[in-house]
Amino acid sequence: MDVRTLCLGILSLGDATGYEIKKMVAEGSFSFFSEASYGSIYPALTKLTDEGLVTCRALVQEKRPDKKIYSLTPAGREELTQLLARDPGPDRNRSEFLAALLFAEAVSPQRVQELIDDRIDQHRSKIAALETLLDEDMSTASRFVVEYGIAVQRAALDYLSEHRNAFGAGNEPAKRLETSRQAAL
Amino acid sequence: MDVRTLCLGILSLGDATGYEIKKMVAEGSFSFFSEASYGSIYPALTKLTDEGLVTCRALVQEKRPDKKIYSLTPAGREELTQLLARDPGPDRNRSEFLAALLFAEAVSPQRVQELIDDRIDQHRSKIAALETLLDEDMSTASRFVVEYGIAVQRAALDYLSEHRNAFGAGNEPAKRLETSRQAAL
DNA sequence: ACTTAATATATCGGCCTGATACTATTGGAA
DNA sequence: TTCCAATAGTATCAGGCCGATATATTAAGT
Repeated sequence: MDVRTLCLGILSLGDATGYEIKKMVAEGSFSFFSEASYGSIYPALTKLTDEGLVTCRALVQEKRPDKKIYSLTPAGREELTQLLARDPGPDRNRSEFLAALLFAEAVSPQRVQELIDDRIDQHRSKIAALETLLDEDMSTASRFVVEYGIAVQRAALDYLSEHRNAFGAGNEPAKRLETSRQAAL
Repeated sequence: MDVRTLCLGILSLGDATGYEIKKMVAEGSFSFFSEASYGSIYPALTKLTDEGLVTCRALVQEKRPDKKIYSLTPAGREELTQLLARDPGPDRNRSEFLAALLFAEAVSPQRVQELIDDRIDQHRSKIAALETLLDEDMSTASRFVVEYGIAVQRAALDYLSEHRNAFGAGNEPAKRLETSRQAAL
């Protein structure tokens, strides 16, 4: 999904600024399955405005930089409907971590062990962040997506926990395990 | 991970052509967590050759187009070790499917149901393909990565199977998003 | 007092995807 | 048997996108 469609979709849920859109894809329910940089969001919003699919109103603020609040137009909503009518492409999972493991012949067993334990911590943090989102009142769709994300993250976490010794590394887990337990709290 | 590093890593497992590298990331053990197009692979191999990190020997074939078989040099292996010494970045999951669900206000419930059921089928296919890979004699690292992929795919499949009726009722109309609520969306 | 984080918009080099071009063989369907 | 799709190969290019960077003010932490 290109950034253009992503912006259209987010604006279909309510008005927002470019900065807010970036925050939503980086930290909100979108963070599990989507990404977009300022370098693509701002040009996309400008182009969508030119095309009449969104409107922009400036909001002057005194103690903060001025905002540009974007709103979806009826034409934009129609365009979004057209775009979503097409079959979604396959999910894409990219992982430098798994790649590093596959090329682990060039990496020491100690380093591999460290990599896995770090990743376990990261999954715990991500799950905790997603569960925090669940506490709040949210739509059916948002809940579905966040719970999906938690389920997938937990599967990865469980697999790593159960196979962290698969690479035959020596066991010096004391320090790293403490770190892991801390993140779980 | 950029395509340059990916090529270096794959070549560290054995000599290969650009075409073979593409096949590995599209269908092999790499297919779960990595992707690369010809448009990035061929230029990367050319550049790596110029840098002395790989060598290239042409193989003339009679009944097939000529091949260019690339091999990692000692300098290339050293470069790969350096690149893998750095902490791997976070995993990135992109899903047009989940995005479409989040923007499902503009989509009929029937269509949502169809989307979910299609996705269930796709996960089943992907799991079957990964399990086929497992039949073959493979390294510890490859087995680890493929089993990881199966575990994650299965978690997604199970979640979708158990929640395929979650989108029964209609959705709420859109308004201006409250700033304090945006993180939840 | 000092420095980091947050708020906010914007640009740019360079990497990467998806489409396309070109050629030749093999296997299966009609 | 004839024809089409898939397989085997290398290669380029427009356009999309990321990551870094610039700019400027305020709040908060040390």
